[in-house]
Amino acid sequence: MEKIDIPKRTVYRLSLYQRCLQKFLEQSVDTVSSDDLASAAGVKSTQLRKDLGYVGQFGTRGLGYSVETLSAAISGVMGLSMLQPVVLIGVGNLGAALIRYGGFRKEGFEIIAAFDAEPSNVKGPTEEMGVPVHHVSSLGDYVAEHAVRVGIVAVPESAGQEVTNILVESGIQAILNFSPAVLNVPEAVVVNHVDLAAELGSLGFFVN
Amino acid sequence: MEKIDIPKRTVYRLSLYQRCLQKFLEQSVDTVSSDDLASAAGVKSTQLRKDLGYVGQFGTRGLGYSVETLSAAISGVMGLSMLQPVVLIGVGNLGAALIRYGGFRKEGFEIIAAFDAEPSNVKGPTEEMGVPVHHVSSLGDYVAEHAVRVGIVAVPESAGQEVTNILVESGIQAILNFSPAVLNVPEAVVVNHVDLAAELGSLGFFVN
DNA sequence: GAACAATTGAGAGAAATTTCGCAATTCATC
DNA sequence: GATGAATTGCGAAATTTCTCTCAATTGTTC
Ligand SMILES: NC(=O)c1ccc[n+]([C@@H]2O[C@H](COP(=O)([O-])OP(=O)(O)OC[C@H]3O[C@@H](n4cnc5c(N)ncnc54)[C@H](O)[C@@H]3O)[C@@H](O)[C@H]2O)c1
Ligand SMILES: NC(=O)c1ccc[n+]([C@@H]2O[C@H](COP(=O)([O-])OP(=O)(O)OC[C@H]3O[C@@H](n4cnc5c(N)ncnc54)[C@H](O)[C@@H]3O)[C@@H](O)[C@H]2O)c1
Repeated sequence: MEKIDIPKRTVYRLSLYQRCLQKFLEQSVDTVSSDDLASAAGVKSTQLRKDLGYVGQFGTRGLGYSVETLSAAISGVMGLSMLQPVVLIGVGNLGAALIRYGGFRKEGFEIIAAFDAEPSNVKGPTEEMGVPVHHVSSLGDYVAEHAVRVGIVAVPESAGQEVTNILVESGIQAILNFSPAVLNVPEAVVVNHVDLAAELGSLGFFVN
Repeated sequence: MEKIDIPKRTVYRLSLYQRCLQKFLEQSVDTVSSDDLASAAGVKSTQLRKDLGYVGQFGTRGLGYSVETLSAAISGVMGLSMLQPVVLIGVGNLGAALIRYGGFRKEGFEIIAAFDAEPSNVKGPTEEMGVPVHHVSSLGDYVAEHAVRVGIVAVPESAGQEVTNILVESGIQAILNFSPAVLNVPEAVVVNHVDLAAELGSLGFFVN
C-alpha cells in the first residue's frame, strides 16, 4: 500500500492534468501529446513528462498519450476511481459557497454532510443541494461511522484547531483548510492550507 | 521603483508574517523573536529570518524584532501602506462569499466594485456590504477610470480569459484567479491562481 | 565591566524542483 | 523495408528553495 513517493507539487499538477484530460475526453479527443496537455494545464511539456514519469509509462513515442488510458492511470494514483465522501465544517459565507458549487463531483469528491456550531442559522445549502447540515457536536461520530477520510475546514480561525482535533481523532486523513489558522496535526494527516487572505495580500507586492 | 527580487514563496510568507504581526500588535506584544513569529506563521525560524533578509535588517540580536517596526517594514515592501482598491468579477457562489467576507480590509484590500454578466440576478452583496454590482460591460472603463490595480476573477472557466483581457487592457497589474482557466497575460501582469478543485483533488492522493 | 544567555544575519551546504538534451521508439510514406 | 518526422522517457545539469551553522551583537546579571 506504500504510495510511490511523489513531490507535492507534482501531485497537485496531476490533479490539473486529470481535469484537462477529462475535458479532452468530453471533446472526444483520444490522443494528446505532452505539448497539448501541458499547454492546456499551463505548464511546460518537459514538466508534464517528468511528472508523469513518477506515475509510470503511458505514452507511445511519436504519438503521444491515449487520453483514456492516461486519465485512468492518474485516477488510479490519485485515488479518484470512486467518489470520495467529504465533510465540511463551517457553513458560513465560504462554506455555503463550496456546498453550492456542483463541480467537485466531477473531480471525484462529494460533500456528503456539513457541520456548524449554529445549524439553525443555516438555511440555503441544505435544501438546495441536499447536503444536510448537522450540529458540530455530532461531527466526530459521523466521521468515524462513515469512515470519512477528507474534511474541509471553513470555520473562523479561532475554531480551526478545535474542529481539526475532532476530525483527527475520528480518523480523518486529509484536510483542506480555508481558515487562517495553522493547524497542528499528526504526521499521517495531510493538510492543504488555502489562505485566501494571504493570496490576495501577496499581490500587493507586485502592483505599482 | 524596481522592486527587489524576492522569491514568490517569500512574498507569500511575508503576507503571513504581516497578519501574525497584526495579531501580536492587537495583543500589545511589542517584541517578538524569530521563533515566536515563525511558529505563529507555521514556518521554521530559519526560514523566517531568511525571508526577512530579502527585505532588510530589522531585528536586534539578543532581543528580536519590534512588532511595530517590522510590521511597518513589511507593509512598505508589500505596498500595504494604504488600502488597495480591488474589483471582483463574477458574483456567483464564490464571488458573493468573497464580497461578504469582511476580513480583506484588515489585510489592506477593499473590494470597491463587483461586475457580473447578469447583475440583476445578484441581490445580497450589494445591500449587505455596500459593494455595487455593475454590468460587466462597464468593467473596462471602471478599472481605467479608478486606476484599479488588482482584480479578482470568479467567473466560470469559459469567461475567464475574456474578462482577463478586459482587465489587462484597462491597466490591471495583478489578478487573483479562482476559475480553473489558465489565464494568458502579459509578463508585467501577475496572476495568482487559486484552484480549489485542484487543491481538493490533490488530497485524493494522500488518503488511504 | 566581565561573563553569560539570547538571538539575529548571512554564507555555506543540502535538498527539492525544474529544465535541458538526446537516445529510443513509433508511425507514416515512399 | 529504409527514411523521416514526431514524440516519449529519462539521466544530467541548472536553478530555486530550504536548512544548518556559527560568528556577531545586544541586554542582563553579578
Ligand atoms: N469568505 C471569504 O471570502 C474568506 C476569505 C478569506 C478567508 N476566509 C476564512 O474562511 C473561514 C470561513 O470564512 P467565512 O467568511 O465563511 O466565515 P463565516 O463567519 O461566514 O462562517 C463561519 C461559520 O463557522 C461556524 N462556526 C463557528 N465556530 C464553529 C465551530 N466551533 N464548529 C463549527 N462551526 C463553527 C459559524 O457558525 C459560521 O457559520 C474563516 O476562517 C475565514 O477567515 C474566508
Ligand atoms: N464556488 C466554489 O466553491 C468553487 C469551487 C471551485 C472552483 N470554483 C470556480 O470559481 C468560479 C466561480 O464559481 P461560482 O461557484 O461562484 O460560479 P457561479 O456560476 O455561481 O458564478 C459565476 C458568476 O459569473 C457570472 N458570469 C458569467 N460570465 C460572466 C462574464 N463574462 N462576465 C462577468 N460575469 C460573468 C455569472 O453571472 C455568475 O454570477 C468558477 O470558475 C468555478 O469553477 C468555484
